[in-house]
Amino acid sequence: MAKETNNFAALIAHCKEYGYIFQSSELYDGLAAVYDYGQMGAQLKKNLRDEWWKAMTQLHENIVGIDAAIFMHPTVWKASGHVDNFSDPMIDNKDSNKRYRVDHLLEAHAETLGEADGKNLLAQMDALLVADDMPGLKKLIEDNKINCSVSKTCNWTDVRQFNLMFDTKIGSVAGEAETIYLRPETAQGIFVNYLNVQKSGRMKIPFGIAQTGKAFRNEIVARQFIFRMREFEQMEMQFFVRPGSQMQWYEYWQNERKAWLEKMGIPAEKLRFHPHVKLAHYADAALDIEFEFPFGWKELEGIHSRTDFDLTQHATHSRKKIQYFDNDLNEEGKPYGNYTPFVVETSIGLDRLFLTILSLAYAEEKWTKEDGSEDSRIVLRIPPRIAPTKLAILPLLKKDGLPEIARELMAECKEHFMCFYEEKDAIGKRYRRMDAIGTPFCVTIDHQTKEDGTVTIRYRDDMRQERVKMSEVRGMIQGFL
RNA sequence: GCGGAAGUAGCUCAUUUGGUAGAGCGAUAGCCUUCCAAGCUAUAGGUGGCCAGUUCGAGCCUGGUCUUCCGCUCCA
Repeated sequence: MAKETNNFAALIAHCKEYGYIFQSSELYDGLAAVYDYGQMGAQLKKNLRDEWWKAMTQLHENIVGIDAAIFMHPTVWKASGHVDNFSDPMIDNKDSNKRYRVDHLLEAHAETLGEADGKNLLAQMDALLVADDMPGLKKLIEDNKINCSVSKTCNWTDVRQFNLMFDTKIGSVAGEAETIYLRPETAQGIFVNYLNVQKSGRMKIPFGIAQTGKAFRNEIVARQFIFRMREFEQMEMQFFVRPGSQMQWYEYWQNERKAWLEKMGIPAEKLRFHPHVKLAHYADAALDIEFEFPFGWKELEGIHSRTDFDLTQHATHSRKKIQYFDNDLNEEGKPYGNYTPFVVETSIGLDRLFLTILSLAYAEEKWTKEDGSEDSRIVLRIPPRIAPTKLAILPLLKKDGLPEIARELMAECKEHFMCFYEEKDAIGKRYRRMDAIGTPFCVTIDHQTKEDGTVTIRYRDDMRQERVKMSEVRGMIQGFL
C-alpha cells in the first residue's frame, strides 16, 4: 500500500527523537563515538540480548553462560597478544598519508647501514622507546633522513602512541597503583575461566561458554553512528572442541548463527558470508557474517576458528596446565586422552545487531486516503518478539468510564509483557506515536466495550483493525510474541 | 588522524551589508471529540555550540575549541 524510503540520517534523527539513542554527554556537546541508549533503546537492546542468551544457553544443553569482569589481570593482554600488537608508536607521512610503526621504520633503515651504525641506531631507538620519548623518536627519524617508501619524502607528523586499549589505575595508593586495561574484547574472560567452568560444571567436550558484556577500544576513527563505538557490547560464545574437529564446528556455527539472525527477522538476502583472506594471529579460519547496512555491507558477526592459541598462551603465561582429558574412544579404541581444546568462536556486536534491526524496521510511508487526501507515517516495523513495547492500551475518550476499563486491561497485561497506557490526544495521533516507536499492537476501549466486552485491536504493520473480546487480548498478544 | 563543510527553541527553518531573536510543527495544561497525526484556549521553552578577540555595539567579522556531516586513512 505504501511507498517506502529509507534514509540513514533520518533514522539517526528518529532514534534521538523517540528515545532510542542519544549521544553521550550531549549536554556538554557530546563525547565522540560514545552513545547512550534511551528509554526505548535500552528495552530493545535488552530484548535482543535476552533472545541471544536464550538461543545460546537455554536452547543448547552444552553451552553455559558466564559474566566475567571488565577488569582483568594485565598479563591476560600480554598472553592474548593485545599488548604487543596494539600499543606501538606510530608516525604518518604527510604526503602519502601512509602510517608506519616507528620501530619498523627504524629497523628497516638500520639494515641499510653498516653493522656498527645499525646497532648504534637501534640502541638509540630502544633508549627512546623505553623513555617514551616521542619527540626524540621523531628527531631520530629526521636526523637519519628516513623517507616514506611511497612519497619518498621526509615530511612526517609527530610520533604518537597508538593504543587500542584504554588503561586506568587499580589500587588507590599513588605510585603503587598498577596499570590495567579495560578489556578490548570479552573473549579472554571466557578463556581464563575455561578450567573453572569445565570443572565446576562437569562440562564434556564439545561444550561452549557464552557471555555478553561491554568491551572498549580506543578507535582512531569512530563513526557511522553506533556501528563503531569506543564502548560497545559483545555477545559471544567460545565453543571448545576436540583438535581436528574444528572445521566441522566452524561450519556448524556458521549455519546456526545465520539461522538465528534470520529468526530475528533479517532477510537472508541481506546477509552474506565474507571469509577472511588475511587471518589474525590466533585463527586458522575466520569469516564475517555481513549485513547490508544503509552504508554498505559491513560485519555484523564474526565466526572464528581460534585453534588452541588462547588456551596455550594462557597456559604458558600462567604456568598452569590448561587441558582436557577426553575419555571418548578414538578409532583405535583408546581414549583421546589429554589435549588442549580447540576453539570456535561466534562473536556478534549487540550494538550492530540493534542497528541492523532498526535500519530494517524504519520506514517512511505515504499513501492516498479514500477521500483523495495524502497521509503518511513513520513506522518502526520491529518484530513483535523484540519490540520494546508490545501493546498500547488506549481509551477512545478519557471519560464515560472508559479509562477505568482500560486500566483493568492494563493491570492484567502488564504482568506479562511491556505495555503502554495513553489517554491524551485523538486516537489517530496516538496510533501514529505508537507506530513511531514500533509498538506492534494497540487496543482501543470504546462505549461498545461497556456493552459487550469487546475492544478494537489495531495492527501496526498493515493498520488493520478488528474487534475482539477484551478477555482474549492478553492471550492473543502472547500468541504473537 | 588529515582535508572540506556546518552548528539559531525538542524538530524544520527565518532574522537582506554588525544595532540586545521570530514562525510553523512538537511539548505541557484545559476544553471539544465514537477509530488513523493538522478543532479551540492558555503556558513553557533560546546568555544564537562553547571560550576569547575586534567594535560604542556581534547570531552575523577574526582566532581557538567541542560536536556533527562528506571525502581520505585506519579498523588484531
